[in-house]
Amino acid sequence: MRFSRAYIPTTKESPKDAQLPSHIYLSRAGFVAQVASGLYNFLPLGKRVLRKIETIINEEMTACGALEVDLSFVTPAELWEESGRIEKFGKELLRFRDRKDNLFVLGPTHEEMMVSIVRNRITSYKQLPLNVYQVKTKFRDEARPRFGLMRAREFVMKDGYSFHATTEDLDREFDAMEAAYKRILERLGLTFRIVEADSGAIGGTGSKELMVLASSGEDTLAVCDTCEYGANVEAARRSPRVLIPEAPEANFAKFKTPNIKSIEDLSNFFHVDPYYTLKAVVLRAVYEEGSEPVCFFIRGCDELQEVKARNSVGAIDLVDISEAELTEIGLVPGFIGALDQDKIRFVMDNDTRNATSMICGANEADYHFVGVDLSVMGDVPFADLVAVAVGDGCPHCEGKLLHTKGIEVGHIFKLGTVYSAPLKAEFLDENGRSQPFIMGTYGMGVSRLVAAVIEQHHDEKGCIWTHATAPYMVNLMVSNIKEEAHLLYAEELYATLGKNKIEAILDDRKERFGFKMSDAELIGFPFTVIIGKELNNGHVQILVRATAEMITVDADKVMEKLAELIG
RNA sequence: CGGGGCGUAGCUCAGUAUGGUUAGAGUACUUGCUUUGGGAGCAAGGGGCCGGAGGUUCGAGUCCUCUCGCCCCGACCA
Repeated sequence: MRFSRAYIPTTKESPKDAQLPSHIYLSRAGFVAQVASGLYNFLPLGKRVLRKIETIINEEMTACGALEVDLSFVTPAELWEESGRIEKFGKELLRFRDRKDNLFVLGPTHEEMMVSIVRNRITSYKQLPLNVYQVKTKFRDEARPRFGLMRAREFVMKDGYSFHATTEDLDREFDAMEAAYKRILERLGLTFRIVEADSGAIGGTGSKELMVLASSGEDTLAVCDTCEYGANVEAARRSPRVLIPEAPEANFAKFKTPNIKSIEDLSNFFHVDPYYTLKAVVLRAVYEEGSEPVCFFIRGCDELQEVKARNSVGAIDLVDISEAELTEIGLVPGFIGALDQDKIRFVMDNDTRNATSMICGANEADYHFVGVDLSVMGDVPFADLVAVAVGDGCPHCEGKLLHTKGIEVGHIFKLGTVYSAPLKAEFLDENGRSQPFIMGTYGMGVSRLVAAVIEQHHDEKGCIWTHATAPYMVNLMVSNIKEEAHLLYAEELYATLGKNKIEAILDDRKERFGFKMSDAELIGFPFTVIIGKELNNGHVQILVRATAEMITVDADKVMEKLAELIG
């Protein structure tokens, strides 16, 4: 490509709306342009990057035996009514009617459509397993699109679906997909973690997220400093505590604790570690129909993890509750305890099971119990309710957990029969019995990956593309095109690169050195060959974008050097 | 969906509190000359329904009402 004939509208100023590096640099360097809220046009450079990522995904999927398909973007609303998701998705589904007044939606994901293409066509266990996928535009009418390509309404996603006769076979495919996704991200040159995730309302037996590590990530991850363990904080686990503070010595007793309400006050009052106090967090659990207050009991040293708490009671949402409401149901704020608790539904954290030497509220103003042995509680509901904290032990090894930020670029699920059962997508098993397909689903955000690469790889000058994602590997920058010998040299090198299948762009624009250099750095080509005054001494220079290293090379050894650098 | 902010040249923004010449700057663009290793200099140009619709007024970018769009914080995000 000749830069003079390309369409790469770079700008010195950032669009005023851009906040994130990826948004700023992808806009400034002419990869994308915003159309409306959450809608972006991909310009020539952006399209090249998108295609490179797609190609890698296609190669890895093909290697796994997955089959590419292309489903209609516009989908009949009936399918969504059948699966029951038309209500669940709510306003995120963009709906419209055709000229015959039939209702359609723009596909936000394609479980229903994928099931529909297999349903009644795959009818025997002998035809299974099957893994089909597509790389396609999706549309979700998000309440609040933001962060440029990171959270757009229209975006490109690879979505794959597998169909199995047995859960064992699903497990095998799930592992194969995890491995394939790992290879894709490795090839793209990204630093990432595969983490355990909350499978949320969709249920299923397993769900993992692929997180590209970047400080601007929207998700918080707990990762082990020693092993591979990582989990979204919504689902993170920790090993049992090893350093247990010394237990206070006290026999069971009711103790006057005037106006001592917070864990901090309580801990100071009795001079005990908060580990031995019982924290009560009351929230209103909201269900499909109705709501109720629920109390979550955890150790005073821990924090409640809302997603875990929500899952423990099967609620859609947890909302704050006022002290007045607590009083109304007969609770005493600041002195709520678990013993003889009959005013409210409650759940105990796993870590309080059989806990001894505890201090907890006496359900009476200005009184706490000390020396409580929670094993007397008997048969009460327990669940994992707490947020793992920095420094907690890894559940798999001796390491410590750290927090880091990640961008979710992929999510793989074991769906089971969540869609196949309601959609009546069934096959006959070996015994001639009709069974719903056992399904897995595997998503990867392709356009989000474009942004993720830049979030992880940029500096104050602009983009730094990895080798696999760069729109062009090499930029041949002619410092002054009026120097005919220089231009001629560049043309020859450009032709040689073409013969060697190295993608190059020839910056033959009638611009000054500084202007072209700034563009090269902003766009972020991995290598820029500077053809200028050094050529008079028989040299050119190669700027390595990632390291800012400037390498001087003999003019006739450039190909060898580039080949070595590209690797 | 709650709260806040912003819409003026392709882009980034002044100008709006207190209404009053022909609506400005920087940048980008066109032409010419000079310059040519870090976003050049000089000169001359083109470019605006001041988001839209109503209204108040002799007069509205500026005041009032309505509306549309965009951004930020939060809720939401299989």
